[in-house]
Amino acid sequence: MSDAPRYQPQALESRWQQHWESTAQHRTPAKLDGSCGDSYYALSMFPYPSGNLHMGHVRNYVITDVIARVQRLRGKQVLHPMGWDAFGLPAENAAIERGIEPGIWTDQNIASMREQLKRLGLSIDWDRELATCHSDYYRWTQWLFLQFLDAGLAYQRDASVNWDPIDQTVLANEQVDGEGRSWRSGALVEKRKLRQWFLKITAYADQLLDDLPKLEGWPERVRTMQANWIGRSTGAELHFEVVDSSGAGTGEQITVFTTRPDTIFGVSYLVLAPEHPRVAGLTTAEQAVQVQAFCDLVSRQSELERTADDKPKRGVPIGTRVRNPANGALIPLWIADYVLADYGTGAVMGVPAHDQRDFVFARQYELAVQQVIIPQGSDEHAFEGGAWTEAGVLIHSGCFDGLPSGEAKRAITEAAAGQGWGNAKVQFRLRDWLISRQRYWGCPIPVIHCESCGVVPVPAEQLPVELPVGANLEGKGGSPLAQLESWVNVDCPCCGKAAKRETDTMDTFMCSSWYFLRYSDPHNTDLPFTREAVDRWLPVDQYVGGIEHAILHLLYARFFTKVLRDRGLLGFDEPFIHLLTQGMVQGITYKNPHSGKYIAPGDVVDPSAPRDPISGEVLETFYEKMSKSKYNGVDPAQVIDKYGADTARMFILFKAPPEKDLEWDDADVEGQFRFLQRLWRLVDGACARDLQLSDLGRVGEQSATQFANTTLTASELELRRAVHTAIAEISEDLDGEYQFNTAISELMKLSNVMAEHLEAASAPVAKEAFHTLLVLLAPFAPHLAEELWLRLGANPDNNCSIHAQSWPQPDPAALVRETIDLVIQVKGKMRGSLAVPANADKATLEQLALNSEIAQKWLEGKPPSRVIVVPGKLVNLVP
RNA sequence: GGGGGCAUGGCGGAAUUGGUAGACGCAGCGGACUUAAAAUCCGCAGACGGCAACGUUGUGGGGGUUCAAGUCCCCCUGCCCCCA
Repeated sequence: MSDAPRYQPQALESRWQQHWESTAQHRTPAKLDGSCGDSYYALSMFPYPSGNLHMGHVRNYVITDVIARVQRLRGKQVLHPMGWDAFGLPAENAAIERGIEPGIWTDQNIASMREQLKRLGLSIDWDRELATCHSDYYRWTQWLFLQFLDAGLAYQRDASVNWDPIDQTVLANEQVDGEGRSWRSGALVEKRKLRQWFLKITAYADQLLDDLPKLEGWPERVRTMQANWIGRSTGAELHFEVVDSSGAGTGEQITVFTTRPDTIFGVSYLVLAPEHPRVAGLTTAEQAVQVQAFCDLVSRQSELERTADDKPKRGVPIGTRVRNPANGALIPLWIADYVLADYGTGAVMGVPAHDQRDFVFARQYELAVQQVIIPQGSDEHAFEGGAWTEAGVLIHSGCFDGLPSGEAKRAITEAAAGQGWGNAKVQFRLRDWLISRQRYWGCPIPVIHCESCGVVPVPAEQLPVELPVGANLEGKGGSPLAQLESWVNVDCPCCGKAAKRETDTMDTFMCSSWYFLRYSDPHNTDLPFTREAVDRWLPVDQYVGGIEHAILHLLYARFFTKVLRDRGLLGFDEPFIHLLTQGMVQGITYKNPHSGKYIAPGDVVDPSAPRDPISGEVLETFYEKMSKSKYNGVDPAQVIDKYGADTARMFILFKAPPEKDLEWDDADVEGQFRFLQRLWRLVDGACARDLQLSDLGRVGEQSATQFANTTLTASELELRRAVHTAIAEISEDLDGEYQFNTAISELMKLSNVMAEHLEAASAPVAKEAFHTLLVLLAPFAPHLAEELWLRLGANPDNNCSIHAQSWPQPDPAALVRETIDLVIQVKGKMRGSLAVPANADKATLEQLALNSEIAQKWLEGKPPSRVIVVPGKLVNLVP
């Protein structure tokens, strides 16, 4: 064995990481010399600093890093930042459970995760790091909140919260278990009304929906999910007059929203949500007890239980009747669990013949079913299968009879508007964004409540409203901030009288709705960012993160962007041009199907026939998202310790396409490590030949002329073809749709051809091959590429780093073949192939094919009835 | 129930967007090197039949369009996601 150094990634990687850091290699370029087209913003969704880096993070950041590195090699000035989504419950829980100050706990976690991240060799500009819990960041979150307030887009109203009656505190939804009990006290959680802050996202619902088609760089399904979430439906509001027991109008009205005004003549009852404010007033004395009991019952149900299709619908009549404005019929007023108070008007009209839920409800309570729409071209619809919910033609609808339902919607809405009993209405499923949280570890809402001045914004120059230290974080007795009198009591900025601070903090989605803007100007102490800085770097060219943020985070970030655009703070409509949603990282999971217990892979003796180590029962084996409780997690640090970051990066990118789930497999990791070792040995061989890269110019620009007048051997031609094929294929794999897995397989192919042909190659051809291989490898395995680059004689100073090279261009001349394999098909089946000149024309190919032995054999001497020639590919002979 | 997606060897996954199915890798088998093992290198490998040349068959199932279908159309089955 030679005494050449072995591939030892650990020492090599930390050496290069230090070198890159000391030479500030990943610093964002300060000024653009050229046009804005030269800048590129690559962004990962920032993590919550839990303290532990998991494989899902690794996959996310490695993908973004490769994209950033490729763009740098392509000559772009790249912004690739990182930060921390640092407010949130876990820090507060740590305080409750272990008495650690949330800020200290969070900063410790950030420090440890930052170190773990750095071991991955990510080309992040750490100078732009931010944490949402630091006051130099949340100061601007507060400033932006005041922008919303000023724009009339922030307001307060009553809304229900989860209240723990034992601990006397508000709970977040995730602190309430499936049975509606507090995670800590175990008490049954109650709904309680509190005055809370909302952002008026519904004011932008149309824009958020209408701009979705512009987002061509987003996965279709994310756009669909957002569209469904916004849920625009066009219909009408219709007013029904309340009548007294004698049937006389009381002047009072109930307004319903419906997408089917064409079915107004089929309304046989009206339903209010149990929470509808008029329920109490309209309930008759006889029904009062029953109605109250029903409301109590419903208040304990979740929304899902109430609205799921397969759950029974329940309701009670409240005794009062209303008049159908279209035909004057008197119909009963009900309350039912399937109607929600905060959608539409909280009241719907019951049309059993043409709505499935109404149909089920009517059958159950023996309410009238009046058909008013019939299928086109038929007479009556039989109601055995349920309601007829499709379009059709109107019957029993007075002067509207015979109209198709589409036209009838318009006509009836117009009639309603003309006669004062309704109007056209666009309704959204999207509701305003409740941003108030009655918690400590969040961004304080910067307003002051004054008895004489009302809600007073904290003046901008007094920001930030800092979180006080020393709050009571025992998780009891209400909001921690509200209990701190010294913090709560302030002078009103307006009148100077005694006033009180708002004690709610913001939903953490507020903090993450603008962090990507702050990275463009992270140290600004006068503004959240300058218009110049955001417009230079944004919108984000490529955003990478998990599909779990497909709706809320991405919708809120889009909402912020549009509001800030309207405030003149930035100059674009959408924050993220391209979005890549990466799949989960799954670990091998063993489960005992009888006991339901998960078994750690370490306890499974024979993975090919896994058995329970105690009972000996045969185990189920499958891949599932890594989690502690399933013992199927793989710690990134351990993988890096064993194989190095480059192997981990290569494995993650090669194992599956980025948007698909990835099954972690130790054997495959080993395989990647072997590939990198092969590359190392390949360079060893070149070092033995004393190949020096230092005098080789840029591949592509010079190689074409360099090799044009030289006679190359067949082996050299093949090697050059492999080199330039790899350039072409990998360039394509990294363009638009990111196919890292096939890009890496092309690297493997190239290295296989190199291993075969390098020995016989002249120095210039060999150098070109190495130069190309290493530059193409650099984004994926940055440490190894840099090391091999150095070993092959590149100057080690900063400008000569492999990461400062240019992405190679394929040389078309190198791709040219003299002969190609022409496939001969007979009646569409491949019957053989023929070596033919690559430039042969159609007629020649046809002749060559007809004369071939293959044709003789399969056509048995008869001339084909038809011949299809695809030049460069095949000839199909049809007998 | 509505909308969307997916289905390819033992496994992960490739396939100019209609043109040689199974690239690349993992696992497997055979060989070389070694006292031996590991590592490494070379070779084989969808299934079926055959000593072999070769043939048949084959991309969840069924039908269709086409000279040619993993790819396009229709129906069915199974799994996943979102919305109800």
